[in-house]
Amino acid sequence: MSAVRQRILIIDDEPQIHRFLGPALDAAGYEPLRADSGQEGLRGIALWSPDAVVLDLGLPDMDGKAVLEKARAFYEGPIVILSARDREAEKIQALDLGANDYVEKPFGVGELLARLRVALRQRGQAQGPLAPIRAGAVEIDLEKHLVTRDGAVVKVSPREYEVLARLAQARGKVLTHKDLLTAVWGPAHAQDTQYLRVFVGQLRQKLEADPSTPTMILTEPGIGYRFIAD
Amino acid sequence: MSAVRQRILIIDDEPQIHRFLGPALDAAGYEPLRADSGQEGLRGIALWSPDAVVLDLGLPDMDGKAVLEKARAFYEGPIVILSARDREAEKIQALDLGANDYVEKPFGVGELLARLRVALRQRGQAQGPLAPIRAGAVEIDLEKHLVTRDGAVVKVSPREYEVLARLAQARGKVLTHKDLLTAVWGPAHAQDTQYLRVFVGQLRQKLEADPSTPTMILTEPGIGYRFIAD
DNA sequence: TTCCGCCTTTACGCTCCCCTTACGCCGATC
DNA sequence: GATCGGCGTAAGGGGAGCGTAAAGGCGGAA
Repeated sequence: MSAVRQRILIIDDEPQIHRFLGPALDAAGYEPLRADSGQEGLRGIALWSPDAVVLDLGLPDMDGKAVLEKARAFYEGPIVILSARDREAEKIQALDLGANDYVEKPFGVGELLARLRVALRQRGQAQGPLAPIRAGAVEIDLEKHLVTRDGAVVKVSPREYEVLARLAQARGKVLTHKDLLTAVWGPAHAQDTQYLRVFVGQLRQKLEADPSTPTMILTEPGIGYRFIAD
Repeated sequence: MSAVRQRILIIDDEPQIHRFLGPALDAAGYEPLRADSGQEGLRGIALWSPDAVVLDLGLPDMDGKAVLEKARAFYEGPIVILSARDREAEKIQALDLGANDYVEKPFGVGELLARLRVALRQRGQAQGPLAPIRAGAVEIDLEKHLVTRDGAVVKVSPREYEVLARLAQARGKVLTHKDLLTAVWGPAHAQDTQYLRVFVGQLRQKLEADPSTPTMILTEPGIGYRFIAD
């Protein structure tokens, strides 16, 4: 059992679905997150980066397929569609837009949970078990959501952690400004590179031995940033 | 279009399923493989290692769930279950035994194909990192966006990297001045060949053993440049 | 309510990257 | 031998992009 429960975001406008699915997920060992509209759902994905998403296609404020498409622009985790519509074309379209599964309403909770397990299982083995990432005296434990330096816990704000975690997970790969911004702030702020300068600067202040000559978070001018692990 | 079509093994005892699904898969660009019993199916998976498996749970010779379980002992690819039984417990059990999806009969071919695409898509992105390009002591890792020489990282500016990456990807083919200029600087600068002379010169300074007699980035007078990899 | 922490936004100095120009070399052509 | 086009090298000016500091706003906690 992991220390932190896997978080599942439910995007649905019907309160009874939340009342019904929330406790079921909780009982199954997940942490349910809630969004009541498409807009809220997209913000939730960007903000919380949940381990999986359950998305109802029949939302009042925007088309469910549009939500799916926008989400896929910056979210790679599993998305399970929930829908009362059982037209085959609808299913095919949703699946080809990047959904991992499609469950028709009315549905059995047991089946939905099983399908979530499948989606999470695939994601799990694709990424492998997440061990703490080390870089010099700094250690980043993604599972415990904890950053330490010389064994001491370093206080990092939520946004700072998000940026650091993305960089660390990329393992030496350059992440472009756009990659980071859409992942952490959402696609609406894909141009605000100044955010990154500020937050990377703060992380360097807290983590680098000499913040003015960084060895851990490197700048790739004109491109983005790169994290160097041991 | 890939040179070799992805192979899908259908395990089902009903001939009409094969008559029906075989041509559909073929038309969708896959190569259908056939097995008419559980035993035959397991042998088929081991023998052909198909890219995905469609497994009917209602087989005459052995229980479908047993086939699934045995298959998972040595096969990691996607397995989509097909079944006339719609009992929820049945679905949950199959999904937890390692199935990637569960489709009830009667089913639409379109939906089955869409679900196969989902399964294959997930598998596809799990593997396949592209190998670095080597040329003597120089290594270009397009994925990590990194250039090394004798193992040490070489500092290349964004424009320099763009030019180098295009040349390296062409793998020995000549790229004309126009090709490179439009790709890196845009069509507006398709005539500014002087840009290339400067940047190719800088790359040679950084990467060639003897910059005055280049062996990696060669000049094709009047045409363009060529990259020689190992 | 007040206080505090975090995020956002603006301002400013600085580095270094890109573009440009100048010049010398080489081979082909006249 | 003179001329010319294509190429390579060197160097400088301008500017885009980066890092840093700091102030204002917002929401949550005390």
